[in-house]
Order: sequence, then C-alpha cells, then structure tokens
Amino acid sequence: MDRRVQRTRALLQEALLALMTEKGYEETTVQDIIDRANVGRATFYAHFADKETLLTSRLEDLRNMLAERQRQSPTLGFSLPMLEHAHSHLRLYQAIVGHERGAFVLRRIHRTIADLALRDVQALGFKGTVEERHLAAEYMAGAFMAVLTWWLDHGGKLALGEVDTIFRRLILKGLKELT
Amino acid sequence: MDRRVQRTRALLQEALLALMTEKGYEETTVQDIIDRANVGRATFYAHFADKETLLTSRLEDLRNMLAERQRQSPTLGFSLPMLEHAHSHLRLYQAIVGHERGAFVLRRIHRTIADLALRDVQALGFKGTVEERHLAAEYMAGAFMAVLTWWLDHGGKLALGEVDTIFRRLILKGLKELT
Amino acid sequence: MDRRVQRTRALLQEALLALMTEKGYEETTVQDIIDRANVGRATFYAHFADKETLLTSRLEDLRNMLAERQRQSPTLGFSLPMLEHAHSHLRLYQAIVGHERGAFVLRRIHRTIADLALRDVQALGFKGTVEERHLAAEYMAGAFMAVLTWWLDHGGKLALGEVDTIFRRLILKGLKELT
Amino acid sequence: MDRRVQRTRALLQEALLALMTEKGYEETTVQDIIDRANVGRATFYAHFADKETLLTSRLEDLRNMLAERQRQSPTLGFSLPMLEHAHSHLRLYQAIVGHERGAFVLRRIHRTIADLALRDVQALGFKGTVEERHLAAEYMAGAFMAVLTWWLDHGGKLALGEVDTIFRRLILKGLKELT
DNA sequence: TCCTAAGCGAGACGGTACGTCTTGTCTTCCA
DNA sequence: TGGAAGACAAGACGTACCGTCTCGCTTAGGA
Repeated sequence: MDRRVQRTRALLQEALLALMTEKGYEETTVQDIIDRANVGRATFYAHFADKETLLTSRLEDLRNMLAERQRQSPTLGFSLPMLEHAHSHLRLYQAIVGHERGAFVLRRIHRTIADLALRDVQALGFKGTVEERHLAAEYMAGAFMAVLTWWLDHGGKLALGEVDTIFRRLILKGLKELT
Repeated sequence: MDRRVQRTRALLQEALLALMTEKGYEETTVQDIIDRANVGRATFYAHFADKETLLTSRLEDLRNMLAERQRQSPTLGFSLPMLEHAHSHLRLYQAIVGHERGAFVLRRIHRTIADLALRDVQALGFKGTVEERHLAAEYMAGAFMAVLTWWLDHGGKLALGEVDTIFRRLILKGLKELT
Repeated sequence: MDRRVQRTRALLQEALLALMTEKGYEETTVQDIIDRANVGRATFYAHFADKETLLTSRLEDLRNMLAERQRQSPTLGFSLPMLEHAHSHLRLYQAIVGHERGAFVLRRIHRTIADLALRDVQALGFKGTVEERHLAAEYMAGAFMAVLTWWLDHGGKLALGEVDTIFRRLILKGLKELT
Repeated sequence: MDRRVQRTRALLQEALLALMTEKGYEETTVQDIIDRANVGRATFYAHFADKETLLTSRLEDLRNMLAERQRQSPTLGFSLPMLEHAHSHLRLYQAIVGHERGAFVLRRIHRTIADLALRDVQALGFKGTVEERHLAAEYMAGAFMAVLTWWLDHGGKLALGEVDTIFRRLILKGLKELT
C-alpha cells in the first residue's frame, strides 16, 4: 500500500489523540482533526467513515497489544499491560475519564477488556453455563474499569504494581477481607 | 410555585423517557421532545438548560428513591431497588444499554450507585484510608453496573432475586468460588 | 372610564417614545416597553394590539395637531407646525431618521402630511384630474419629508423659519432658480 | 472564484426577489429563501450576513446600472432608467410600495437616487454651499420617490415618458404652473 | 362604608425565526 | 492524478420575541 496512506492515517490518529487530551473526545470536531493533521476534509473521509471509526482504529492497536501480552501471562493478563498503557499515555487517559461525555470511549475499552477476560475465564476452566461465563467476564471488566478509572482520577500516583495487586485481590477474594 | 410549571416539567421528563426508549438518548433531539410534550421551544429552555439537564432532573429522582430505600436496608441496599427500578422500566433501560452512545447515561447511574456504595462502606466500618474506601465504592459500583448491564442485555429474564444474589456473592467473595 | 386606564396608556406611549429615542423603533421590543412602563404584559395587549398600534396612537395626536394648525393658515400650513414639532422633540426625530429601519415611521408621517397636502391642493383650486391632485399631494409630502429629514440629519441647526422658507421656494418654484 | 459560488448567490438573490414579490420583504423569512433556492441554511449565512445584506447585494446592482446610465445622459439621468427598471419588475416594485413595512427598501433606493442626484447637482453648477447642494439632492430624491411610488400605486398605467416628463416639470418649475 | 367587578403585575406558555455549528458529500484546482 | 481547500445540503442547537393565557392582588365606584 502507498506509503503516503500510512502517513495520512497516522497523522489523523495522532491529531485525534492530541485533541482528545486537550478537549475530550466528544468536544473534538472533524474540522479540528483535519486542521491539526493538515489534511483535506475529503481525505479524512477517504480513510475513515467518521470520527468514531478513527477512534476505533486506534483502539484496535490497543486491543492487539493487550491480546499479545495476555498470551504471555494468562491469568488476568490484561491488567498489568492495560495499566502500563494508561500510565504511558496518562494525560490522554485522564482526559478520557475526566470528560463525562467520554464515557463512550471507556465503554469501548470495557468491551476490549471483557473479551480478553472471557478468554481468561475459558482458560481457567470456570464451572457454570456459557451465560455465567459471560457474566463473569463482564463483572471482571466492570470491576477493572472501576479500579482503572479511580486510579486515573487520583493522578495515577499509586504504583502500577500496587494497583494491579489491589485489583487481583478484589476480583478474586471480593470485599470481605476489607471489613 | 405555579401548578403549570410542575405539569410542564413532568411532560418534558416523560417525553424524554419515552423517546429514549424508542430511539435512544443521543438520537433524541430537543425538537422531538417538545413535539412529544406539546410544549414550546422557549418553554423547554426556560425549565432546562439543555437535554442533558432534563435527563439529570430525572436521575435525581432515581437517586432520591435509591437513597431512601437504602436507608431501610443498609448492606448493598442499592442493589435490589435499582434492579427493581430497571425491571419496571425494562424497555427504557434496555434502550440505554443498547445504544453505544448512551454510555453517558450509565456513567451517571454509576455515579449515583458509587455515592450510595460509599455510605455502605462507611457504615460497615471498612478498614483502610479514605482513598481505599472510595476505591472500594467505585469497585462496587463498577461491578454492579456490569451485572446490571449484563442482565439487561439478556432481556432481564433471570429473576430479580437471583441477580441480586449473584451480585452479592461476586462482590463479597470474588470470583474464586466459581473456579 | 377608569382613571387608571388613561394613566396606563400614557405610561406606555411615553415609554415607547423614550425607547425610540434611545434605540430606535424596530430595536425596541414589547418587553422593553412594559419594563420601562412598569406594566404587565397582558396589560399592554389589553390596550394596544401590538407595538405598531401603540405608535399609531401617538401619531394620531400629531395628525390632529397638524390638522388643527393647518385650518388656521392654509397654504402649506403643515410645514411650520411639523417643523416645530420635530424641533421640540429633536432627539426623538433624529433617532427616527437615524435608524435605517425606522423608515417605517417616516412613511407614516409621510401619509399624514400627504393627507394634509391634499386638502391644500383642493383648497388652492388646482387644475387637472383627481389623480393629478393626488400626485401633487404625494410630491409635496415627499419633498417636505426630504427637507425635514435633511434638516434633522444636520442637527436641526438651521432656523425653523429658514427651513420653512426653503421648502416653500423649492416646492413652488422648483430647482430652477438655484442654477 | 468558484463557479458554484456565483450560482448560489444568484439563486439566493432570485429567491429573495420572487418571495418579496409574493409576500413582501419583512414577511419573507430566511427559511423561505433557502427553501426556494434549494440551498442549505449554513450556505446562506456563508454568503450573506443576513436577509438585509442579501437585499443590499441586489440594490448594489441597481445602483451600478443607474450610475452607468446616468453617465450617458446627465441631467436627471437617473429618472428614466429607474422608471424603466421599476416597470420591467413591476410586480416586485408594487409589492415593495404596497407593504408598509417595506418602507425600508424604498429608503435604500432613495439613498441611491440621492447620491446620483448629487452628481447631477455638481455637474449642473448649482450655486450655494455644499450643504445646500446636499439639500437639493435630497429634495430631488424625495420628490422622485414620491412620483415613483404614486406611479406604482396606480398600477404603472401612465406611460414611462409621461411620468418622466411630469417629474422633470415638477422638480424644475415647482407646483406653480399647476395652479 | 362595604364589596365586587375591573384593572393590573407578574410571568408561564406555544409558536416561530434567528444566526451558529457540525456532519458527510461533492467539486475545483493546483502541484 | 491525487489530495488540500473548501463549497454545499441537511438539520440541531440555544436565544429572542411575539401574542395569548392564567394567576392573585389592588382598587375603584355603585350599593
């Protein structure tokens, strides 16, 4: 494929991320993005159906990265890599959780995490029906997103490892031991 | 205050909920709402700053109801009432979880639940710092929302009591016993 | 009739004139008027069908005054009284000619003047058809309004009598003698 | 410039004129215009600040045409071309003089005529001060507009040349010879 | 002097036009 | 000949005003 095509797609993705960091996803317009990327309007739509598709293309990369990492360390293997990723793009992630209307993006990440969690569930040989497995995966994703969001809301100050540990304890043993 | 004011506000709230059920929150325009409510455009803006504020006014009612119910049965007291509420407005809640862009509404409910969960945490005498209590509350809310969403996505077929039980078990004992 | 009715009507008329002076006729809203007059909205509409009717009620007074004065000195009898009136409400008249959108008000005054001019024409025993008389009256009114407007635009600095004289000369002898 | 731009501007101008003919200037809304012109709302505002600016753009054309024609026949050279123009757009001009609120448009034409009249005045070597020349020009414009309006109000039945003659006689010799 | 209909202020309301904004499609023109 | 520039149709937004409509309070002016 044309080398320029890669370049244009990258420019657009970077512009979106930069703008999301500055003003949030919903608040960013297509015009903002193409101005930032120095790209024509038609060019944008030649590459992506809309703003959402552009975002998806980036989340795809995240998904692939997480899937790869999980293959290496299976149990709750998404947790640490995801936390690392969030930490290395801290401002961006904080902008996402900071803007009420960005819930949409979190929901997408939730979906990615839930998919990975489901593989975990399968791999660990859970008992119960298919539905119960899905419920477990959703529960894991919901709980993880809550921990991640809390962490980001508090400036990502707590160490990565600690957060990972807290999450694992909560998810595996529940709240009981905190009482 | 003027009796008409109460009436108009109620008409608008009902119109929004009906339209959210039919086509989702984001897809509903202010024009749709005022047409449905048989209300003038200026009247809408005299009562609510925008569509979001109108939604908030309704969630406020939900919050109050839940807070009241929780006062009566403290431990995870938000769970059953919330499930009941969702069940009695099943179509509405399904529309909310069904539309990707409605994540925003779920986030609002999450916030309400997290606030109530925090009271639980305080009441139960959790150990740990203030921050750890907030984390626990967020975790509870995230986990509950995941269960609620899963339930709604599966048509609300499982009995209310069972879902409540599953949530309590997961949140208190974690996933361990499922393996 | 109730004494209050007279008072309210007067308050509204004065408010309109004051506001016209400040911001022009078109720019003045009914809300402005009733705020200035300390009157309820319904009260306004109880007395006048709309802003225009309120204006008309005032122009009626002008018309009566001019008609009365003309009866006393018939030939072009409207000229001097009209100039006097404009001079004694200079700021108001300047606001009228100053706002492009106020042309509407000038048109109304033109109509009043033309009616009076027509009486002049009849009285002076003009030759020609009915239509020609109407044309002459319109011509007189148009010419007078032009002179009046010019005078107001130049601050009403020229003496009343001089303007009246200029108008009479122009209207009676035309531009010829100026060349 | 883009060929489309010319087209859109022309569509909008034509739509305005057609609608003014049908229902008057004030009564025509921007929505009417863009519906008639088959143009998007934003497009309208991209070309013209508002309805008034659109009107102005058309009057500009009239002004240019009159100026051109006057250059060819200097003394009261605006008269015949203006009458011709009015006659060739009779319905439009009748709508303008017919709607009270359209006085605004007549005022604009008055301004154009007065400017041209001033050139006449300069060219003819009038005696008197600068101010007196301006007064003469305003007087000519006011008188002409009165004759034009009267003519239009009577269906434009009188022949063009006759109206021009009447105007010239009135303006040059005044009303005297009518008595 | 009372009391009762009217006048009134306050302002909610349905309706309608405004000028702004963003989206996704489309055309033009330059490098 | 591919892409930047940007015109365009569509349509939602929040604001402004209009003329109608309740509300209660007050205040004449006839009993």
